[in-house]
Amino acid sequence: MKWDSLEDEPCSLARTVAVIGDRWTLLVLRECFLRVRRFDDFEASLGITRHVLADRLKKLVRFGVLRKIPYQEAPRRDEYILTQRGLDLYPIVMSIVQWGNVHMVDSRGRPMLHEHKTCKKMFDPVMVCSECGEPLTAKAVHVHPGPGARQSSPVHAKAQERAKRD
Amino acid sequence: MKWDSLEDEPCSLARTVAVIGDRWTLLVLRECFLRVRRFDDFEASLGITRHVLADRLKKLVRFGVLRKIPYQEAPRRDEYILTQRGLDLYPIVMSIVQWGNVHMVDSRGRPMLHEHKTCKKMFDPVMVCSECGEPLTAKAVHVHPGPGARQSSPVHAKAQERAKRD
DNA sequence: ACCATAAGTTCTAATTTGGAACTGTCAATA
DNA sequence: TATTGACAGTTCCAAATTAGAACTTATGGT
Repeated sequence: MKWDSLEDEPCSLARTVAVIGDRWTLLVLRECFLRVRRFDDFEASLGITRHVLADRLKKLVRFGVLRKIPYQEAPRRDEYILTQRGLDLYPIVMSIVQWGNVHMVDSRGRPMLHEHKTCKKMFDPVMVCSECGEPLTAKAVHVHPGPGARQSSPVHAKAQERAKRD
Repeated sequence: MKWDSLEDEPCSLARTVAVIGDRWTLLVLRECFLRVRRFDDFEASLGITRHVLADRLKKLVRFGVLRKIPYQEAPRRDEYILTQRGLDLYPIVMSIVQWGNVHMVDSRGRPMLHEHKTCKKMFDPVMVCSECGEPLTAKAVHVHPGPGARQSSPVHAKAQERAKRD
């Protein structure tokens, strides 16, 4: 599989992975949500090579996740700002952080705490069902092909059988 | 930055990214949640090379996300099954799917629909605050250093200033 | 004896990344 | 005037990773 074809796959996960699914991109996005905006600042806080950073920023702009906004002319300098499309990645970032908080902390505890301005409390992110509000678990969810699906492979037919048995 | 040092960073996102932060790993996990379990089935449904697949499965086992369970002896054959640690990745997978559903669908619509067995309705995953239950947005969240933090860099001090201004 | 199944491993070539130096434009300093 | 520094990249080569295909090992079936 070629990586450019990933965004054309009939799978919402694959298409999103085509945009954000590599290590440096996720770390760049972390910095964006921490309000880092400039090329050299990304480099300094991440230790990413300039080569790869330029590539990742270009890709995020191309996918509409970031927008370049000039903050001075002569010489022209731009900041990279999250678009709404980019801000919508927040649940992904937070669910990654949450898993790390639960499964990857060392004895010193969490590196970072989150306060909800709305209710003024320290919180954890929780993923719930839009219909009933209950927290979601993998076992409580059934998948169905949607209108944009193509017919399932033999492998998935086999897996489907397993799903029925369980 | 070396990739092995990523899991030692004082950042829950970086530590999680060390486990799941590459394209093939995320696609392998998608298959796991679709109940694919065997080496050749992963290969067939993903088109991943056997070399990389073996590497990624080994890594996921090492991090406790998957467990090898024998399904026959002589010759011994194992299936890869999600552990609880792995099942806990579900919010990450679903938030990635959800972003794709919103921002990457084509005219044919969603490739896949999700039904909540608990309430029997088709749903979208929503990330909410554990304390007040409101949906989370990036702008409504304030970050604080936690007990496992190290002091912030000049870059982040600058970003912190911006956060106050906004 | 020959073929098939399953889960890898090994090999070489192509691609991507790391690390460092270089470029272009402007402002401030010596 | 010449030099230095800031900023946002680009360019270059070596090192690491991935793609693609063939090979291995153990066993059962015809």
